[in-house]
Amino acid sequence: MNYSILNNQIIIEGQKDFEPRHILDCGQVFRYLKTDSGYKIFSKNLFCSLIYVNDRVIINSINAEYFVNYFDLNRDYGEIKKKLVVYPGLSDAIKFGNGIRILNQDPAEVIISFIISANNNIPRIKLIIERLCTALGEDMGDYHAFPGVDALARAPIELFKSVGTGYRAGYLSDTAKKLADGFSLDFSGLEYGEARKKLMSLKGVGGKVADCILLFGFHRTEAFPTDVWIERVFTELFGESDLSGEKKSKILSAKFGDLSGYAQQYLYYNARENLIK
DNA sequence: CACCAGGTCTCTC
DNA sequence: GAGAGACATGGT
Repeated sequence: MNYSILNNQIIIEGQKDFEPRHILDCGQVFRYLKTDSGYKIFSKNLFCSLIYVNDRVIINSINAEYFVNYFDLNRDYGEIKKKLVVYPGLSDAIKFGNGIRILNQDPAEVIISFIISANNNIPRIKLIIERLCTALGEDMGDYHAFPGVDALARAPIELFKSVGTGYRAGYLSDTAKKLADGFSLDFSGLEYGEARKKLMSLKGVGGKVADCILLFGFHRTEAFPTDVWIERVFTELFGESDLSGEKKSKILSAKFGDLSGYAQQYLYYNARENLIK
């Protein structure tokens, strides 16, 4: 990725591997707002504003280094796309979602957010997370930070219910307490399957949510999050539909190896935006 | 009033 | 292990 930094301002040249709209709308992140000239994007206790200037994208924040990593700018997505384009169905999906990147988000924020995402729809997920930040996150002036695990752990279950999490309130409270109590998120020495199993010991974290956490919070690209949309794509690609989601996930992860997460984002985004029903 | 939403949990066999 | 139901909430 061709970028430069000047006074905490990240300047990105050319958008063929960096398309903010696709990066943000492809389902990996919930805390962002469209503005007149671009976006405001919130992560942990920070935010950045992103604007288009001619054929450049300019990202302003108080911590450029954080957002260079957040936007995964030091990775060559041209190479990734070259490897993926040979698979059936990927060519169209890449064409449609060109410029997607896998963000490097805060692990705890991803865990809480994707527990909320289960059996829920995207607008409502965004709303609930926003209310959770307002209720428990540090007041940063004109926005609220994502709540730390300690604040989440101290909050009563009623608080989670009051922001609209419904029956997930207990899962969130329980998981927050485990995280605050030192549940290790250092998966660096663990194989994908082991890390996945550990995450699934958290309440509200099944196979699909664990894969989202590994992919979006730890950049473990062996993960192939398999939701209803990917299941539909699976049927289109393989003509097979009576396998369990867990089985399909395993097949896809094996097929794409450490390109799974990238393939999944292109396929998911394309399916959700273009597949009818 | 049903049905659905980036599924998971629990209880069965 | 695999298969049914339940599950809060809000929109269509």
